[in-house]
Amino acid sequence: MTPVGQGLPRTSRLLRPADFARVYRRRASAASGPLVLYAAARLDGDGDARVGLSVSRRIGNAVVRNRWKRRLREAVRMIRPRLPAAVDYIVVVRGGLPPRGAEGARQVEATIVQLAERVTGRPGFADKRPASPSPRPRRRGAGR
RNA sequence: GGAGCGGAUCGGGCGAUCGCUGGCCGCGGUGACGCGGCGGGAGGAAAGUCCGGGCUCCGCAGGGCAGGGUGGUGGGUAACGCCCACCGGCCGUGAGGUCAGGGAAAGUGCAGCAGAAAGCAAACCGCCGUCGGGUUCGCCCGGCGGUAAGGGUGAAACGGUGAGGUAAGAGCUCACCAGCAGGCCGGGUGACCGGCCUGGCUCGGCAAACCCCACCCGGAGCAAGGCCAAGCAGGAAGGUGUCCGUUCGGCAACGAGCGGCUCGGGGCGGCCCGCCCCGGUACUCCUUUCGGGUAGGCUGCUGGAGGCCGCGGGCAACCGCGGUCGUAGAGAAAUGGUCGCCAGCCGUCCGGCUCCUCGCGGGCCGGGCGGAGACAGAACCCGGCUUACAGAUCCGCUCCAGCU
RNA sequence: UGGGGAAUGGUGUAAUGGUAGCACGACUGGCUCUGAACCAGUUAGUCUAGGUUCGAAUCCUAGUUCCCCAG
Repeated sequence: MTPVGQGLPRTSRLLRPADFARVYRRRASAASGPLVLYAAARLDGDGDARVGLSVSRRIGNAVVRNRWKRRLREAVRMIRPRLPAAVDYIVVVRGGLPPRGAEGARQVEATIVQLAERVTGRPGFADKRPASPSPRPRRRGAGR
């Protein structure tokens, strides 16, 4: 039967562009198969793990993209207590169709947990600064 | 029984459990919010964004030109490029299907190659006449003229058959047929149909080529638009009458109001007309260009040309009246995950029945095993069109064969 | 979500409705002791499906793919 997990309220998810930009700028990622996982420590330093999803239009039509997001939300709902806390994650889909059935669901869950442990276990991950402080792109025009 | 045509409907069902979302009620909390309960939560195409409308803003939405669209007729509709009925052409034995289906005797233009000639007609071969020369007396060569019956080319060559006629021929003449133009009569709201008479004998194709004619169209789009919060330096550069009349205030300089003329800037989708706004000298208002900031929240946001049933009108599309139902509102974007049972589909195997053109053929029923479960996800809302789609059901009709 | 644009050999690009060219590339041969350069030849295309037309890359309709813009 279904293992009892917990809910996935919106407060435990990354929804705003600013949050996404912060995690991407940390440039800490790991990849396996169709998934890429980005991670960055939360600014307040405590609280649960939060997760954002990114499924681009290149993956497929709206039905395929929705299938991926539902599969990923369900996986995150099940495994969120097992993820390192006080960290924001982003799961990016690289391509392909989502694995189907209970077998596929367990596969996705295992992949996410494994990637999260790999990223957060690296030395120096706890630093708040971006790993390689690349200069922000200049917006100003060439001259006045 | 076989082959086929047209139309309509559905597009899995039930249950358990864990979640997401917004509505109502209750409790807690200053509040953001949290907890509990109840009842909701994707489609026939939600898709493509090809048309048409509603709605919102562009201060108002006027005329002409330009531009775009539509194109048999009559209806339906809020409107349409949609739908219905009818007319005409083409296809099919038929049920039916299909057509951007106005104008080529308003004008301009196009037709490669082939062919003598591609649109005012025209003579390459051929046929005929005549003149001159030659001759093996069959005829041959050359000049001039007549001729569209025959040849071959092409998508297309100025009507078809027969008779008369002629040197040879030809609508040159005649009869019938096809086609064109004009007139009259009858039917139909009309497209058009039927008939009669006359004419000249023929006057081609392409307008999804320019164009002409008739009708229609202002532009953008819910990221429209409105409100709040936060933030950015009350940013930089440029722009235009020192007009006239009059009233009031003032000693005056001058200031304010009204009217007129003209000028400048800007706006009304492009241009013109026309209209409107601002400007009378200004660091402050207006306006143009450049630059800077924001990426948060609320609203618009779901009840509408709405669905179903009945009655009436209409061939129909559709319309009217009455009753009844309550039916998604997310916001990086919910409507899902797992499991069980049933129904249906495909493949294969087994058993039974049945039809024969007897072939491990087709159909029906039952069972075992395995597999698949389509196309596709609301984003302001409707009416259409187009495209995609596993499978299932129903209705009407046609042709062929057999039996009664 | 809304709006706009494009598609021609492997690549970049031409073509008043009348045989689809050009350059680079690839392949083959020649020249050379070998290679490059050079010379000759070959390969291969109008995004797809219908329609208009005697004839369509071009005109019309529907679809596919890609690109750009917008609070």
